Amino acid sequence: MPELPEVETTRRGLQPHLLGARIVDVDVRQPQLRWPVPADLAAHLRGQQVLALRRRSKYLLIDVAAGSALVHLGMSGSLRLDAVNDPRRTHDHLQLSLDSGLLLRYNDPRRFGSWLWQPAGQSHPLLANLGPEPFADEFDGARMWRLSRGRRAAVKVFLMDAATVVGVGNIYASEALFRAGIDPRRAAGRISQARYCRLAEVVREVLAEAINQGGTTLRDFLRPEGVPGYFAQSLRVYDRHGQACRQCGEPIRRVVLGQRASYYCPTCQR
DNA sequence: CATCGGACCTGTTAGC
DNA sequence: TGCTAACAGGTCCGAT
Repeated sequence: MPELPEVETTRRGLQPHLLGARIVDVDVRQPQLRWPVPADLAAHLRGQQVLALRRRSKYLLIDVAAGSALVHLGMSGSLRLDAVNDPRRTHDHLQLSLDSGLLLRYNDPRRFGSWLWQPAGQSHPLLANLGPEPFADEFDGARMWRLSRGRRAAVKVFLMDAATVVGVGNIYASEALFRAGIDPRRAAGRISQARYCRLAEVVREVLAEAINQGGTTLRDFLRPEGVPGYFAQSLRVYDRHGQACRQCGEPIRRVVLGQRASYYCPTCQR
């Protein structure tokens, strides 16, 4: 479900409620997530004050003095703020009770997400080899061009590789390639530096617009306050198989690349 | 190295 | 209407 805009939207929604709050209790009801929830996670968090809520790639980091809870939402995860008396729902696997009386609940039907512990001053192995953030200076067309030389994989697969840039998942990869006018099937190594510069630009553009709209709600993404994101109405190709291209009217096509559905306009993208 | 397929799960939808 | 298969916003890991 969540790509960078949805995770960032979640972070922004939670921040005012979490910052400075004390975690009075931690309840792990289902520790079997993508990786088992560490047995000592609750002990690390209980009684601690939240010092910051950060995002790196699609991970949320809940900082306390001794380290951070690393939260990944996987495909179907979400975080929700509840009042103490709100009943638990199906697939609520973990909750933090805050001294404000609010509950931070983690819900994840498919359990592809994770809650891990990262001691202060250390970088968790899962974060160690990530590429640059899309809004960092380090991410630009020259970097993509350099990294892609000799690569025969489809440019969409290359764009979704976290070593290229983090945060660009299946929706925004299709959307960015449409905006850049690049055919997603094209070999990454056969694209010019100029086109990669344009691609870097539109990656930032589409992510920024999506964040401003509160993310994309296709089926079930809800912000922590319980409201959907509105970027779905701005999607130009994703999930629009057979529908007219908003730019030229040609039917949008669907093709599978790297085992993921990909959408593109055969005339606008070359 | 780069690339590919499988794995982890449950829920919803498309198609017969 | 009902059953089944395909598919879903992620991404790691091992085999080739």
